[in-house]
Amino acid sequence: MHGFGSAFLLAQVGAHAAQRFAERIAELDLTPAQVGLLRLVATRPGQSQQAIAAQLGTQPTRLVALVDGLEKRGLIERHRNPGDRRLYALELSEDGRALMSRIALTSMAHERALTAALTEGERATLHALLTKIADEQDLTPGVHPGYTRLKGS
Amino acid sequence: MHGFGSAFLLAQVGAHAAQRFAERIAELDLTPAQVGLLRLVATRPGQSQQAIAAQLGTQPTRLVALVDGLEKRGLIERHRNPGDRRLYALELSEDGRALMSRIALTSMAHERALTAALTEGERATLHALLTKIADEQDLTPGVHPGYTRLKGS
DNA sequence: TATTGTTATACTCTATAACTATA
DNA sequence: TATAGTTATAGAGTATAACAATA
Repeated sequence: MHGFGSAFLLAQVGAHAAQRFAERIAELDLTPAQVGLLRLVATRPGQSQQAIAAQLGTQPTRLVALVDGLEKRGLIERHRNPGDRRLYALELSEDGRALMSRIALTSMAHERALTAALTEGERATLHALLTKIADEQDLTPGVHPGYTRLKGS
Repeated sequence: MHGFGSAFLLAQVGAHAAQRFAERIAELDLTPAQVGLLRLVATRPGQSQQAIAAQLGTQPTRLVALVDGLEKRGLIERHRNPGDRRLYALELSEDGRALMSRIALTSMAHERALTAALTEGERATLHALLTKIADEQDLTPGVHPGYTRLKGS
């Protein structure tokens, strides 16, 4: 006798997942926004800050402090684009690449813990159903819609 | 070749669901926080503000402005508890009860739109899997974990 | 003295618009 | 003049602590 639909359950479980993930990566001194940026720079290196802002659906001004923090920690490097000296080309440093491995391990542990109640087959089913929904709802793969509202120094 | 796990998909689809729901109820001039409060008052009328705050996992001070707004619109009523005049007993007004019907319709439309990609059987499967996860993760039925971070005048 | 609800303060986060440097 | 990045300002939202009324 719960009476709550799948939409509410999705929002509830999804917020819980995001919260638990934030707690896990906090142990690496990272915020969700920082991880999102790191992932994007790792996947497509050399992009400008504005290009990245557009892909994340956030505003370019937000990236300044975000990149500043990761650059000071030696995780990201700002390379000037020789062709157009107005643009930066963002890339991961050696330490940044090493950190990505730790983030991957954290993500896998998070994944296992979150779906601990499911069997292997149920996990595959859930993944397939979520993918169907995400596809039909036109969600960009790898981009968290709530990115705008996630803090990150 | 997406490579994103169910945990990320859950967070992504969940945030999308919450966002779309917020847009729908905005047409009723309501915020997610206000709907959460209305639902709780409708389910268990007569509770004090502190009791409600505890159930929502938020702080009592936040409820003041929240209740103020709904009271001024004639949706919620503050009744003084005769036994202990420090406490209020929050209840829905006639208009408040009517509004709950409209919220229910909005929620159902939201539910259908969000799961439009799924068959009837797939919807039942998704609901069962999400319930399993929510139960194992000790999530309180009907309480959105991200309630703390939802605005509401 | 303890508790309910309220108010006040400071703090964080975001968004908008100006500014610089390059083109 | 147009664009990338930066900075500055104001606004919204939250949390903490103090306050008044009642017990």
